[in-house]
Amino acid sequence: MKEDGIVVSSMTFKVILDAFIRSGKFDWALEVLDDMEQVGTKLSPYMYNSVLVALIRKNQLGLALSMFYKLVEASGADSICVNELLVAFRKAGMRLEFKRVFEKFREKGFEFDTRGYNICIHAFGCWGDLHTSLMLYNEMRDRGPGSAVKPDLCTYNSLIRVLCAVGKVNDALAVWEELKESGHEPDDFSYRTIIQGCCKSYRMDDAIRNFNEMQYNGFRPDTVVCNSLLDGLFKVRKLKEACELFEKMVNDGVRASCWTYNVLIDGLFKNGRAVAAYTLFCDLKKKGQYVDAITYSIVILNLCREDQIDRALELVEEMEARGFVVDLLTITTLLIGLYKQGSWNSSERLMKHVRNGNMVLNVLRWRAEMEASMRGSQDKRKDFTPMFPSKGNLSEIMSLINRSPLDPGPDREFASDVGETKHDEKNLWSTSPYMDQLANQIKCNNHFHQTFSVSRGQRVQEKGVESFDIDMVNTYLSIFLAKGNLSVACKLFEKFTDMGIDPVNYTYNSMMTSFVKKGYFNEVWGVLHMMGEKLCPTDIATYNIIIQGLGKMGRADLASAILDQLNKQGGYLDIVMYNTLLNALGKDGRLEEANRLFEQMRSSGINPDIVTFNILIQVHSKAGRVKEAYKFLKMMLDAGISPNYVTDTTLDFLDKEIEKLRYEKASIKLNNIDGSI
DNA sequence: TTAGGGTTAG
Repeated sequence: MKEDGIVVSSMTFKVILDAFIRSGKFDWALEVLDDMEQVGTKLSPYMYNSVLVALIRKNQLGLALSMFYKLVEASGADSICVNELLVAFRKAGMRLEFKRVFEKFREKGFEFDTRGYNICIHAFGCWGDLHTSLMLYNEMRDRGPGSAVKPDLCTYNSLIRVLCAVGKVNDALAVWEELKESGHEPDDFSYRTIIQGCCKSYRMDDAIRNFNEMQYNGFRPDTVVCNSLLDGLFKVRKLKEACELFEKMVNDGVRASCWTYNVLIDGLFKNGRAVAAYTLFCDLKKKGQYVDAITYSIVILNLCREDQIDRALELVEEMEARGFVVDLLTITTLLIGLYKQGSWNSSERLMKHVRNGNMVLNVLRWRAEMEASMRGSQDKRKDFTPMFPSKGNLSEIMSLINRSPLDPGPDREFASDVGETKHDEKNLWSTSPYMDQLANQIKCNNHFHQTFSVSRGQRVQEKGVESFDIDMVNTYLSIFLAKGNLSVACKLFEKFTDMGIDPVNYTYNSMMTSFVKKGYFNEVWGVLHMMGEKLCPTDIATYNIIIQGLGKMGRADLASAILDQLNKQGGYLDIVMYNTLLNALGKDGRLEEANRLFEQMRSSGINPDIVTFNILIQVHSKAGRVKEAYKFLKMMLDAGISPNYVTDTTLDFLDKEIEKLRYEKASIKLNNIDGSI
């Protein structure tokens, strides 16, 4: 064009650019931009930003990113384009790119608008980064009352969400209450956020209260909110309430989805209603809808747990015949089930059943390579040294599993060293003094790092099975550990950490569980340290493992203290944690404490299940407290929980105890009679 | 924006 001496106006360029982008010819569009650069034609910053937004909308994120950098360097980026770009990266789960854009934008001295702040607070919140979310909230407030940037309903919704995600549900509820008083009208999204937060942390009373309030305020609950509530109710073992909610859903015309039925089926299995769960599954199949690969996976898992491997394998064939993909998770479940059953040729057996042999083949090939590379692995030295050096104290353990300076220690008054924020003139217009207090705490804790994650560690991520990645490591760890083959698991663990593959908390938890089972407490300590160094978040399972370990070491007192600490932060105590600690206390002869914990568990809204009752009946029987054991047996039957095979052994023991007592009683009577004669 | 994996009892 230049050679021809024709001057192309910037308007022409714009028209051509527009046309190319609209028709998806992005390479051509970029060529046009290059040409423009060469001939020295400049678009207005506004035009560049529109091009950028168009690229984002067409999901050309790579191109958009490079163009964004150019714009930023030329000081021409505006808040609309940066917001669009950030939203796109968050939705695509591109955390690294998100952070880069976020940092670049600020580095160059640009300022976010309210929406920009909200997008960032929300995104960092989604990734469990409470620190950054609070930091941004501080910034927003510090702009002062005169600024156009100020926290709005979206800001608070996002903050409540992140508080829930890191297990600070008490704080989230406090902010939520203030918010309602502040003149903000909670919207559909607010209710959804707080209800889901409560459900995820098993605060079902709070969840239901807000669910009712939501309806009272004219918001119609949808399938997703109901699914969350259903799931929560089943997880706290409130079977009756869950069934009632499902009925209500049907009556109110809330559409039940496949997801709903999956929650129902799994919930019925978990609440000791295997027959009902299986019947529902069969009925749904007959109807030909509401069944997907996850449904099959749920039923297969539960069949494996009940040692019904053959039926599980039949279902694998059935699901394939219906066109559902058997995923890595299901295959792992089956392999573990087969190994536990002692079927050493299990992989071959599984091959026969899984039509899509590619995945099983991959798994087998991977294992062969792995095992070949691990020949000559040595046994781990037995190690019964205490898990916590220096006899272990609470602060030492807490510093490892919960390195969160946000939690004031017992000696530190809440936000005391920050001063009272309520009367700070700058904050007069703020709608949540409580939120301000939380946020101010991070100002004096710059190195704060959140390590507790409410979302559980993932075994299977999205990468697939082609490479030596953490998914395969987790899968194989599970299998080796299920076989009780700790030395192979250890070797595998060492090997992949040497290779620089980052474990996830699932991996660490699996390893620690096995170490605790074998009494290798020193190793547990080592793994915990490793987690800390890698800044890998602990989750509820990590806590449960620590409590189990402490119980085995005879330190039920410490275990108890950890639970108190967690309780203070607002809960997220699950039934496994309560059961584990009940068992530890019982075995340690602390029966009164165990009884108190049982009451605490119930008052916190978690119903006891078959495991809870088996533990209580057992520890009381073993302590010769026959009456109490009976009391719990009766309570269990009254709650509609049927005894299982574990209960049977315990009851046999209880019978003998009763016999013993009768004998003693009779002897005493006989002695008395003898004496009186 | 919700569901399945592992962690609890003998």
